[in-house]
Amino acid sequence: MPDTDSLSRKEKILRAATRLFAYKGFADSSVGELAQLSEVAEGTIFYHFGNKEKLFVAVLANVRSTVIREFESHIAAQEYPDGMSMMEGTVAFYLYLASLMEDAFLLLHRHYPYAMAQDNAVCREHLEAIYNCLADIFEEPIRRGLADGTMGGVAPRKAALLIFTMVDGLVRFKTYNLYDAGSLVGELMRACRKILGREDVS
Amino acid sequence: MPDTDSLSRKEKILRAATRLFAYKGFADSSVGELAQLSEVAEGTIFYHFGNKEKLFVAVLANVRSTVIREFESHIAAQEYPDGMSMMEGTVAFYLYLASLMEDAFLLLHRHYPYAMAQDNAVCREHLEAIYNCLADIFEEPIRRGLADGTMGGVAPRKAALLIFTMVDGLVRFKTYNLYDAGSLVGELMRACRKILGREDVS
DNA sequence: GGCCATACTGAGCGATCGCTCAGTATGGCC
DNA sequence: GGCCATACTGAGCGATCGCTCAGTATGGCC
Repeated sequence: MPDTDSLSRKEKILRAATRLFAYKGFADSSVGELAQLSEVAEGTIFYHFGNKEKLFVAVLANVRSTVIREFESHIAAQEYPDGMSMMEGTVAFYLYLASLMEDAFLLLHRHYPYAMAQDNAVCREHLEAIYNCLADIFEEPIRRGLADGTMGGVAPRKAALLIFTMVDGLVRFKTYNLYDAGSLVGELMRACRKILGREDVS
Repeated sequence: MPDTDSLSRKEKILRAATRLFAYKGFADSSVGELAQLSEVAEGTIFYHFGNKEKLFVAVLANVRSTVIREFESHIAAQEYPDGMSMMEGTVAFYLYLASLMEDAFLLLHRHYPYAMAQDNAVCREHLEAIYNCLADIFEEPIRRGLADGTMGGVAPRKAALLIFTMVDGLVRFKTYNLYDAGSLVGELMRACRKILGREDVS
């Protein structure tokens, strides 16, 4: 049975692991609990993934490919008249994706992946790929906006990082339920336009 | 010996715990390791703090009072000509404080305090107090700026939260060494001014 | 000096955890 | 039918962890 059944079990483990690692963290998630959630024996997890750390790296690899695929298909599908409206579309899509892939974003907002990355090269590579993708996503509209004149007076990469961290902060507010994040979206869009817009008044 | 010696031991534990919890997280920090770092017997930790969770709440209470004290003494010490320059001073002070209290900010950037807050009321209260303080810190300059005319066209609380999350994101970049955060400070200040400044061009 | 509260110690407990390993089931190939 | 690779199982191991508890040291009060 090396076909659908094996794939299905491996995938079941991977999906449950993403959830568990996101909500409980790495140290607080036990392989025994994951086995129960995945409805497989504990040994099956070690058979497929070797050990707990390799399992987490597999989860991260999965997050990486999903995030990158989603943004690429979004870019391919949309057409924007200018850089500024492309930025607005990108911000909106980021917020949409964060609620769609809640588990994955919660995982990326935790600290242990970055701690693990310090002595796990594969882990580090996945994280860097994800964050480079996210920074690029926000940089592209700025480059276009500077070219078509809808934006002005900003350094593309730096402004992209600031906007990214502001948008991502809003996602974090939503996750933690610290503030009513939904009511901030309008103000966020206005802030983006102001940061990137041409300042005709010095 | 209920005086300096006991205080010194309790404080030694508290300081080492802040560090350990910040860098390793709650689950990955063992009481045995903390005892070694604090140079006390394991039993001493339980004698003073009861259990591991109560110890963490004590750490958080300490962070809370320190953060609030620092910001209050900063406000009392500084005088600003207008709201906009007060905001610049506040942002700079936040960045300064984050590097001064690196352990505490790393702790607050982790996820487990907020997870613990879900069923620990005291923990939740400390976190809410800290974040209300931080939001207020950024809101005050905006209220002043709107009054004295150096700012315009923003909702004070919402704009405060957005600026806070942007500044805090920069601190996070620094912690994770993902990007060169230092080179972003200039762009950050420019973004703040643009977000808050009056838009004479619609 | 006797007494007690406070501070502190470290051996040892029960529980949990990551992981191993001997054994089983099964589908495909000769 | 015999054989082997692959998938999977679950009992059980060594290690670690949070926490307890009986015991010790000491400073202050009568």
